[in-house]
Amino acid sequence: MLTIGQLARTVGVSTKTIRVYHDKGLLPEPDRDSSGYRRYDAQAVAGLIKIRTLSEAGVPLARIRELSTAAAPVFHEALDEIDNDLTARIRKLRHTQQRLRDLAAGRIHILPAEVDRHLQQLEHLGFTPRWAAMERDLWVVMFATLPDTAKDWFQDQVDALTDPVLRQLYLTYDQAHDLDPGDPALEALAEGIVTETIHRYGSASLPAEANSSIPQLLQGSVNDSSPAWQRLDSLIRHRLRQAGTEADPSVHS
Amino acid sequence: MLTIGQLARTVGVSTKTIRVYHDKGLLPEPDRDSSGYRRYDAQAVAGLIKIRTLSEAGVPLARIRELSTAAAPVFHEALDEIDNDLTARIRKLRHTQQRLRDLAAGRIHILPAEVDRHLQQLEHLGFTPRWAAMERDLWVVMFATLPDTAKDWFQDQVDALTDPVLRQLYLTYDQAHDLDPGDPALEALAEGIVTETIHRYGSASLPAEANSSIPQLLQGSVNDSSPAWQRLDSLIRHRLRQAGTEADPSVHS
DNA sequence: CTTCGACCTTCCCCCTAGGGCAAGGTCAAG
DNA sequence: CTTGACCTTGCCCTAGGGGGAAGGTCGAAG
Repeated sequence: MLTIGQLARTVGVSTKTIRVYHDKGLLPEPDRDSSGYRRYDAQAVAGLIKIRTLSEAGVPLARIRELSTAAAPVFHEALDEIDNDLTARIRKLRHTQQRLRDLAAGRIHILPAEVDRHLQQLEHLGFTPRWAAMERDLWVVMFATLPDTAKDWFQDQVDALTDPVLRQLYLTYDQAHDLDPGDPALEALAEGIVTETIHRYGSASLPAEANSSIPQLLQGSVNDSSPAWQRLDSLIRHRLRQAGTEADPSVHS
Repeated sequence: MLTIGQLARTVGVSTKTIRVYHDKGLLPEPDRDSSGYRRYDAQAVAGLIKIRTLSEAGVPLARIRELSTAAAPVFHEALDEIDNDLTARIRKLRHTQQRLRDLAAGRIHILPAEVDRHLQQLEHLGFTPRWAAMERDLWVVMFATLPDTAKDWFQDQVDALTDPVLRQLYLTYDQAHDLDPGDPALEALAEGIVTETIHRYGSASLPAEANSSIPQLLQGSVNDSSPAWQRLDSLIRHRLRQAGTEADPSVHS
């Protein structure tokens, strides 16, 4: 009858694979001939093809062993399940393929679509690409850490940019990146930002940015890119603290 | 910024996976905070999503690392290749699904289609299911070991069954399965078979079945199922040997 | 101030489905 | 009689993580 190699060739697997199936109890060990070689009959061919078909469908070998001793109705129920699973896997692969093409075209969306649109708008409004990139990183981290809060803040930010005065302040902030840290224009800008901030959010409830730790870390990395921005941040914090203690003497440190 | 768990949740992987990507040099190790925790920035989110997209497309991690340092044209060429690979995998999965359904419906073809058709014909011609099953096993092993020879023999077998005399002999052979091994009908049958065999194949060139080892083994397992068949086989061999030595005295044993 | 649950760190072993190789026995052909 | 193609068992190796141990850290609540 068939040697292991002949069986392997007719079914299209390696001899190793067949031995593994023996070890795991999927395919019964056949009788040996006088020199200890395994000898297979037609049943083995049919059995191996069945095992292979299931295995190629992604069924774990342990499961195939279970199924090999299962009654017909159980077996057919399992086949249905495997079929559905296969359909799901095909759909997922197609989805992955679409994602891959998005990646190739640079169309992968880390951020909600409206945030991406907003970031594109920024350059139209006169902001530098550097500013847009910085905002992008900022929103990525925001949406990653506090998705709900991020959504609110984002809406507020979009809203703020519709105000010409605020928009001009942001634009000036952007431009200040390359100024000398000692430039007096920074003090005027800080003054303007503090005034508008208090006007917009009230003096008692300082914007959450000043309290939560995430934005502070973000601000830190933003500052790292420019000494002028670092000084600007420091000036703004100083003035906001002053405004805070004037309005509410209970606030210390 | 982001801890490993936050990064993992936003991208949809496990923290373990991220550490593996660090170990394999896919994603650079980020800076640590004061307590030794990894802290990730927005770049890391984008990088991880890219890695994940490729990984889900089935690209090995080692390949992803190569690609991460590849120039844009090389990278896009690779993406094309991966896309094609994905298309091929989807096609293969669909094929596997079809095979699975064939398995569920008992429609798996171990043998060439015309052999299966022939086996179905057998029952129409009056052969028992047991005979058909035996023939099936026989052809499975034949086609597995010597595909070309098997094809010729099979054509010869189909041809033989169109002869009413031969067909009747085979039918009688089938029916003899449950006879007593001492039944005189067996001797008559053996006589008829030998006569027809010599008539068909000539006495000098005995059918190859008598020489090659595979068919002998098959005949052995066929005999195991019935003492009457075993005796019949023995009678036929004896008479063929006689006929052989009469026609050609050089043939011994 | 402690304590609790949810994080984080490194280290090490486990899994699947086999591949590869070694060291040795067997077989058929020239 | 050798040669090349088989076969045998046994052991280690792989990718892509999962699970858990042993220990450090964090924020909030009592």
